[in-house]
Amino acid sequence: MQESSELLQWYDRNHRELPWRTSPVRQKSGAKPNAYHVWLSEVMLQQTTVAAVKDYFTRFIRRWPCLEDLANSDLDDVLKEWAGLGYYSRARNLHKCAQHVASVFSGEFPSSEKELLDLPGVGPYTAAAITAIAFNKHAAVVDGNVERVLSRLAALETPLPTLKRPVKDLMGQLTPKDRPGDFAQAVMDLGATVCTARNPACGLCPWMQRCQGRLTGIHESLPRKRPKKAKPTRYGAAFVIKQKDGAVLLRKRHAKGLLGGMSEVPGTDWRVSSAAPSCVTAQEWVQWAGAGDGAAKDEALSLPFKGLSLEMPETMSLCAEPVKHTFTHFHLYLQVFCCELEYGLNLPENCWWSLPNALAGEALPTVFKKALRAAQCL
DNA sequence: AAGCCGGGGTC
DNA sequence: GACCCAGGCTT
Repeated sequence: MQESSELLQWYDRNHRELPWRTSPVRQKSGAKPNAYHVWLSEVMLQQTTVAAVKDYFTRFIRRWPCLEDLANSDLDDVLKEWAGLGYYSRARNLHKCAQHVASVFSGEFPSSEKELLDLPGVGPYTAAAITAIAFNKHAAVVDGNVERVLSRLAALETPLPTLKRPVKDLMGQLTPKDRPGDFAQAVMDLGATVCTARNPACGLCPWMQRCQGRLTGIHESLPRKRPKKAKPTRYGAAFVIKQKDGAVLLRKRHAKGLLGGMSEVPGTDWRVSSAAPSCVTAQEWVQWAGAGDGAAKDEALSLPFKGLSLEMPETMSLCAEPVKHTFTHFHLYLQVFCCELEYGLNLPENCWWSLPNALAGEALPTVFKKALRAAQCL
């Protein structure tokens, strides 16, 4: 196939050295990709850019050099290393997958797309990527970059998500038997650096001459997609409770759902509202947030400190501006309060004191790091 | 098929 | 500051 060799030549000329890649040159002299590295990088790269992943990948490999090391690790340590990377269910599935491969497959990843698809956290994209990149077997690798590049190349005007099927078919036809892994990475690199969503650098594209989208002038509007829903705004309060030694009270979140299994500072629920509530004191925030759903009303006053023998301290005071943070499907305004507390509080199982030098290493999602910065603890 | 899951980049 | 990006799991 003419077009695949054109792109592979471009890839060889523009190859990016990345910590998880085995370059075409090294493969030619017999080096085999490391399936553990390929799998880890592909999971990290789900919905995440190369720039954001690089340092996380290096730290993971340094700490857990092989799959068995990761399988034998504590989930809490994995969540700490993952903190800040987002989509935390990936970290939980990563740990589960490592244990599964270690026990069921003796630590060796299966090399068929079908078996890979059964692993936790491995979907159609990742299964195909591991098959092609780690094992050099034919597979149609389709991620967002591939959807964009191929929908433009063939001027496919079918909107997402229906577009997925024709793109998968086309990718299967274009992928060469010879270097399926390099070809998949070439298309994805092209999408990330040349055939970008906005202002594509068509002049640098090895496929410019045969790009049907560009020929007809519709390339920048591809791929077509459904209009997206507006995000609601939620409001809530977070409470930074400190001791004299600077230790901050942290709590472990529920294992599933939003920021599942991660750590947090205690706080109210985050309640949807069309306008900011006119709350001033911490007590007012607790009442307002607790009034959100009728069932929890009775518990409203104790909600932020559930399980703790603690009333809302008189000294709980506002710190600076509210923290703003945007999640996948809502905006959040988080009012941060702080206070200092005497020693001797009885803590339940899911709470602990984190000293200043330990705080940065906790499994804290970005929103709570912002809150701790607002309270000048980080 | 549609909703649930972060964080970073661009303009 | 508004908007864009987009893989796996769950329902």
